[in-house]
Amino acid sequence: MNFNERVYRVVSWIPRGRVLGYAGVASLLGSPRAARQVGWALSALENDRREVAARVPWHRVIRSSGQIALQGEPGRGLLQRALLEEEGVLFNGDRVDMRRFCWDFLREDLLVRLRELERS
DNA sequence: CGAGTGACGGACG
DNA sequence: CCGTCCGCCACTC
Repeated sequence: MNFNERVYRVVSWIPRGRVLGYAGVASLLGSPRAARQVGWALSALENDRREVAARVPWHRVIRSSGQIALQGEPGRGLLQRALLEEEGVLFNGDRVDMRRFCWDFLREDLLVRLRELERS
C-alpha cells in the first residue's frame, strides 16, 4: 500500500463534524513531519477514481491554523467550507476553532478504554 | 540518481 | 496577530 492509499485510509477515519490538520494525518501514518505529502496526496484525489474519492472526506483535512487550504482557488475553497459547515463545523472569520472541532483521537481512545474498564 | 515540487508547520521578529 | 523563512519528505522526471 503506497503513501497516498494510507492517507486516504486515515482520512476516512475522521468523524463527521471534526477536522484534522495535515500534520495530524501524517502523525497517524507514523510520519509526523510529512504534512506536505499529505496535502500532495489529497490533491491527487481529483485525478483518482470516483469510487475512491467518494469515500474520502478530504474536506475534513485543513491547516493546523484552522484555515482551509487553497483559498486562492475560489471553487474548491468555498466547497470545502460549505461541506464543513453542513456538518456543523463553525468558522470564526476565515478559520475553524480548532479547540472545539479538531479531532482528538487520543482522548477518544482513552475514553473508550475507560468505559471498558468501568464495565468490567 | 539528483533536482524540483508542493492542499504544510513551527520558529522567529 | 501578522508575514517570512526554512526544514520536511514522497513523488516525478
